[in-house]
This record gives sequence, C-alpha cells and structure tokens, in this order.
Amino acid sequence: MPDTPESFQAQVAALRRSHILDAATMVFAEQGFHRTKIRDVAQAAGVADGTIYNYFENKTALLLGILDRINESDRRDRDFAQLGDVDIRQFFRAYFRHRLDTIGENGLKVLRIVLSEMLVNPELRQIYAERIVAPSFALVETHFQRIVDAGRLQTDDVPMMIRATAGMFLGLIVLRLMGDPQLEAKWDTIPDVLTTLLLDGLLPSEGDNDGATHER
Amino acid sequence: MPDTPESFQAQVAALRRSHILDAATMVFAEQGFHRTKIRDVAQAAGVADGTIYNYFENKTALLLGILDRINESDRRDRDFAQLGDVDIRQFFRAYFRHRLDTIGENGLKVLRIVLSEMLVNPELRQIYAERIVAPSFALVETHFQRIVDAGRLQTDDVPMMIRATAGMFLGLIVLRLMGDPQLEAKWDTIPDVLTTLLLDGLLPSEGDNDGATHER
Amino acid sequence: MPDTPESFQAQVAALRRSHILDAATMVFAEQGFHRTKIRDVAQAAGVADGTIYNYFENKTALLLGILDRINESDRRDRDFAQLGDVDIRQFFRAYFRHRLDTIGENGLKVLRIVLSEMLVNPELRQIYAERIVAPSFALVETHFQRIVDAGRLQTDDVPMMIRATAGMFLGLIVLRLMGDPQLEAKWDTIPDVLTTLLLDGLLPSEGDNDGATHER
Amino acid sequence: MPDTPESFQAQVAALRRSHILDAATMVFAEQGFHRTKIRDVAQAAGVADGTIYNYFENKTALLLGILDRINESDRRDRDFAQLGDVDIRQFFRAYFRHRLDTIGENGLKVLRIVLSEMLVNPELRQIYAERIVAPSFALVETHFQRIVDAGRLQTDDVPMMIRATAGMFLGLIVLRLMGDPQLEAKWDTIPDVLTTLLLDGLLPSEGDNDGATHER
DNA sequence: TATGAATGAGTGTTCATTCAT
DNA sequence: AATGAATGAACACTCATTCAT
Repeated sequence: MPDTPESFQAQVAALRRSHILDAATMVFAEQGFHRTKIRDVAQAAGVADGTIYNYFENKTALLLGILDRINESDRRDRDFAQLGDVDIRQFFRAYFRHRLDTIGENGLKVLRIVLSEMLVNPELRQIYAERIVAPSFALVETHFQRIVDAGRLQTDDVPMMIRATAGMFLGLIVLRLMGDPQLEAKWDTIPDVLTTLLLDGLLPSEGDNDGATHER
Repeated sequence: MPDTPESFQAQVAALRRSHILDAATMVFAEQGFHRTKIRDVAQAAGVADGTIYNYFENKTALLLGILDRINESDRRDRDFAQLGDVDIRQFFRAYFRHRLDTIGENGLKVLRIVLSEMLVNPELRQIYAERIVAPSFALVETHFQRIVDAGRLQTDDVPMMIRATAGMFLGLIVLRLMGDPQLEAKWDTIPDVLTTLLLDGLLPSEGDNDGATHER
Repeated sequence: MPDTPESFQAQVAALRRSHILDAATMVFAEQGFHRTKIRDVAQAAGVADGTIYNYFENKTALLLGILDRINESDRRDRDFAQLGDVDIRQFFRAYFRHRLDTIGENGLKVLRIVLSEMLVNPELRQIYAERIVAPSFALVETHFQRIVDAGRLQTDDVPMMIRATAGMFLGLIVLRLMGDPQLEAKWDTIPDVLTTLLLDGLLPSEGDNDGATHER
Repeated sequence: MPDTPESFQAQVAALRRSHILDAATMVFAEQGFHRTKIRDVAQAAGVADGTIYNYFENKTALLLGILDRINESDRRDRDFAQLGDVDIRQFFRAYFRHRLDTIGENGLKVLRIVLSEMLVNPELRQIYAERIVAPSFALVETHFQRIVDAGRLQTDDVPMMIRATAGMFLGLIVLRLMGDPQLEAKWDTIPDVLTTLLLDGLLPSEGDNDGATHER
C-alpha cells in the first residue's frame, strides 16, 4: 500500500525532525546545552540555522524533544517492568542491568545535560514530572503493591520504597556524573550491589554472628 | 591580644567576602545561577559591581565559594558521623535526620543551583570531587569497614555500599527537586524509610510468611 | 467575442493579483508594513508564500501596487476636478467632501502606512511624485490658471497656491493621523472650514469692524 | 561656585547623552531609522555599542530623545508666538519665516525620519501628541481667540482654523519631503504665500473685477 | 579599596526570498 | 502556476569584566 502524498511529506518531516534531534543530542552531549549554539546543531544536522526553527520552536524545545525520546524508551521499560513475575532477586538484577544497558555511556552524557537543565528549568521539569515520573511511579506502585500484598516483599510504604529505590539508582548516576572514580570502576557491579542491598539489607542474617539482635 | 592592623584589615575583608557570599547564595537560590546578574549580587550585598571582583575572580568563583561553605559544614558532619558507636539503627536514623535538617528548605534551593551547575562545569565538579566527595567517602569507608569487621553490618563491598547509601539520599533529593509531590509530602519520613530499607531490606523476615525462602 | 485562452489566463492572473493586493491592503492597514510578514499577506489571500512572488517582485512591490490603485482613483478624481465650472464656493466644498469620502476611515489606515513608507523609501517616493503628484498638479494648474485668468480667483502664484491648498488637506490628514482628538471630532467640518478659510481668508471683511484696513 | 561631585558626574552624563543624541540625529537623518544599526550610532558617537544603552533604553528611545529636543525648541517657539501683538500680516510672515529657518535643511531630513516613524509607532505618536501638539495648540488657541475677539481676525472656529493653518504648514513640508520640485525651488516664498492666502483668501477683492459677488 | 561607567564579544531568532517538486 | 520547506543574512540587546577615578 503506497503512502499518500500527505503521509509521505509527513514522514520526510518526521525523519528530518528526528535527524535534527540526533544532531542536537550529539552536540549537546559533547559541549553542553548552553555552550552549544544553534549553528552548531544546524551544522551537525547539515541544515541551515533557520531550518531548525521549522521543526522546533526554540533551543529549549530541542531539549524537550530529547526528553520525549527518553520518555518513549521509558514507556517501553515500563512494559518490561511488568514482566517481573519471576524470581524477585533475578528480576531486580535483570531490571537494573537493563536500565544500565539502556543508558549506556552515551546516555550518561546526555543525562548530564538534561538533568542539569531540568534542575533549573521549571518548564522542562514539569514535562518530565508529568510525562515520565508520575506515570512510571504510578505503574510501578500498583505492580509492587501486588507483590507486597502477596507477601513476597515487605515494606510499610510502597510509594516511598519505590522512590528510595529509584532514588538510589538516580543518585548513583549523579554521583558518577560528579566524577567518583570508584563508581566508574565498579559501574557494572551496580545491579548486584543494589539487589543485595535492597533485598537483604545491611544487618547480618540471624545466626551469621554472635547473637546480635535487632528490632524494627 | 589585639589584632594587628593587618589582621584587622584581613578580618574586615573576610567579613565582606562572607557578606557577598551570603548575598550570592540568596539571589542564586532565588533566581538561579545564569539568570542572576553580577549586579543582582552586588545590589543584594549593598556594594558596587566592581567590588565583587575584589573578592572573587569571576561569577563562577562565587559558586565555588558557596561550595566551600558546603564543604565546611560537611567536614563538621564527618565528625558527627564518627560518633556512630551507638545502636546502628538509631545512628542511621539520627544521621539522615541530621543531614535533612542541615539542608533545610533553603538548602534545597541552593542545592538545585549548585548541582545543576556542577553537572555541567568540570572545574566545579573537580573541586567538589576532591574536596568533598573523596575525603568524605574515605573517612566513612574506614569507619564502616570497622563496623563491618565487627560483624555489626554485613556487606561484600563497603565502598559501593556507601555510595549506594549516599546515592539513595542524593537521589531522593534530586527526585524531590524534580518535583515529585509524594516526596515533598512525606519528606520527613525519609530517615525512617531509609533506615528500615537499608538495614532490613525488602525481603520478608523468616517466619513472616508461609515459608518463602531466598538464597543470596 | 469570447476571450482567447491567453487573455483568459491573463484575466485570471489579474484577478489573483488584485486579490492579493486586497489582502495586502487589509493586513498592511491593520498591522503596518514592517510588522506584516509575507506569510500574513499570503494567508489573508489564501495562497502560499511563494505565490505572492509570482505576482509581485518583492514586499515593497505590494506597496507600489497599492500606490498604483491610489493613482487610479486619483486619476478619476482629476476628471472630477475638471467639472468645476460651477460656483467656486460650492465646487471647493464638494471637492473636499468628495476627497474625504473617497478616503474614508479605511483609507486613512492605508494612508498612514503608505505615507510612512514613502517618506523613507526613495523608490516609492519617486513613483508617487512622477505618477501621481506631478500629473495631478499639472492638470490642476492649467485648470486653476484659467479660473484665475478669468478673474474668478485671485493669486500671484498659482502653482504655490495649489500646493498650499493640497498641503492644507494633506497636513490635516497627517495631523489627524498623529492623533489630534479635535480633528477626529470635527472631521466632517473640514470641507466647510477649508472652503471658507481659503476663499475668504482670515481678515475681517470691510465694514465688519471699526475701519481697520489692510494692504497686501 | 564649584560644582559638587554629583552634579559634575551628572553634567558629564548629560553631555554624553547629548553627544549620543547628536550622533543619532545625524546618522538617522542620513540613513533613516531602520537602516541605521546601533553600531552606526555608536561609531558616530565614538562609544561602544553597549554605552548607548547606558543612556537610552532602546533604539526607539533615541527617536524619543530627538523628539524631546524638537519639543524643547517648540516650547521656545511658543514664547515667540506670544509676541504677536504687532501687525498681523507682519507677524504671520515672521512666524512662518522663523519656523522655516528653525527647521532648516537638516531639520527636514530629521523630520522625514521622525514623521515616518511616528506615523507608524503609537508610542512615539502619543508622546508627540501629549507633549508637543496638545500644549502648542492650547496656547495658540487662547492667543488667537483673543485676537479674534478683538475683531482683528475673523473665523467661526478658532481650533479648526489653527489646525488648518498648522496643517498647511505641515502639509507643505510633507509635500516637499515627497519630492515636489516646485516646492523645493520656491521654498522661501512660503511665508509670503501662506500669509497672503490665509489672510486675504482666494476671492478677488471687491472692485477688483467686474462685479462678481459672493456670499458666505 | 570602592565605585560604576564603559566596553564589546556573543547569539537566538526572524523572515524575505528562492526553488525543487 | 502553486506550493511551502529551506535558506542564511541580519541585528538589537545583554552582561561579565575592566579600569580610571
């Protein structure tokens, strides 16, 4: 079935938009948002300055576009998260591993820029909060609540537990972005470390030591 | 012992420097780093534009100054951390509570600015990594290693465990700065939530359920 | 006699040209020349941006087109002016009235734009001077010269008298465009006021006062 | 009496402001408002681009400054206008002559720019209407009303008569700016022409012809 | 040491015009 | 002839920094 002319035009437009976004992601990751001039993006994309503005309202909209892409990949991850009916320890490990792989080295560079700008730009932040954080948390909450109800995990406050978990992951990313060499060296152990820490906690198992006890 | 004229001058200078830093902290927290003009800082400090440059090399140096102050308060917290020879659960709770209180609402505003800029400014980042992160982690590592060696806590990798813990704290701050309403509402429960999560983990205690088992 | 295909095409073209000119007149009058974008004209005319350039060389040519239309209506007024063999006072009144009516509220808006641009654009000015001012003045000059020769009007310098008269009219328009409220309120009295002032002058008629005399 | 430091600084500032305004007037007159870049003004004034903005809010404010100067000279002319207790014919001639001389060749160039922009810029227009037109007309109205009451001039509507007169003057300027060669050639006869036309009107004096009569 | 006026490099955005389709 | 996406030159304005006083 051949495309109608309209949809063809639309496809070309979408393609170029995506192309510009690729270029923007690249140069932003390389030079940072503020140091990057529109001209840099244009040159990287092989178009004229003005062409950018046929596809994005302004420079910030380029970041929004990048955010939307992250949004997309997050949406896919949410589906992945629902698969977690298997062994919990394995699921945790696999999920952290998956997120880590999805981000990748390049993703870290982009995250640096996006995080930095989002912290300081309310518009960006709102988009992120509404489109990504809120629905993700909502989904994961129901999911985990079920698991907790089934007695497979134990916590008093599912929403806060989720946030603490997500925060741990995000915080490690931020710490690495801050330049901690230890984290860079052991980046791959994160899934294991987090899984063990979150599931088992830091207290010694009963019988592991000389009788130290603890009460909650 | 009266101050010599030199040291008096020096004290006046230090005072004014501190005064300017107060002003900078305030206006940065309120308007962000980039949106704040040197003139804004000068007016808030009640001095002329040029005077700023007698005490700080450039605009970024103001952030560095703010960072140094955070550094100072962190150094004091490190001492506090060493006091942790009491009950571990109480210590965790008290420590998180202390950090939370130290930051405060206003500190969050400053953190937003400093974090954002640090993510993107290698110079700032290096200072932070060298002066704050590294020594803090080093100190806490030896401290915790001792506790682990004493069998009071259990973990395979103390450095990573510490980073995960610090990351969880930092990540929650970032998530809140991103605008998560849940976190804002339950901000005060963080010490409890984190303590329980970190010490006990998510897995149900033996006997809490119908015999589900887990292996590490 | 049916039109040949060529002339039919030509008619369609002329029609579209005129249509575009209508749109341009409207949006220029509404938003001014510089604030109006070609896209505004195109949208108002219901065509694409590029189409404008099939009918007009550039944006200024649109103003030229508007000027040409004013030219046309002025040509018709010239004929009207020749009808002035009736009572002079009536003719003056009727002529001013006619010009006022011809311009209308909408014409004032257009005049504002055209005048402003013409003052500053030599090309436009030249067209106006050559195509409109010069022939109009030439015609009116011969016409008035005849009337003066016939002793029905009295003046030393017909060309300057005509310019002063035209100037008075134009100047009142400009003053109104400048925002004088008095003129807006009494706009309709202009034909009477001008006629009386021009024909009778300001000096009191003989016998109207206590014998004041004047010499030219 | 030596100036206090404050007033000295203020004087220097006023001087530089005036200097910049001189430069702006010059380059605007030469190249027009829109074609003149801030850099042109700065170079003509021998200062940096940014310095302009220490004295004027924006480019338009430069025009406002020029307008204010015209305002000032007009205020002086108003005083001049009050001197008109002498022979009316002489006063008219002298007044027109004075205005013509005040404007001069250079003033015409400036007027071209200011008029053009004012026609199209409501902000500028309002300033002009409020600060210049209204007070001028108000003053002249009371002045002429007195003369009319004294029977030395005759008119039904003083305000409109004044506007017609001012309009005639303004209109002649506009016509000349439009490029009429006749006006340029006989520019100096304007005071005489206008005076005669306004005072005596166009109708032949009684007895000058073969008995043509007219009624008002 | 404080001042604050002067500096001038730096850039996002607009929009008239072109031209491949 | 119509389209409308691409072009890229153009520019007002900001503001960190300097330095004469």
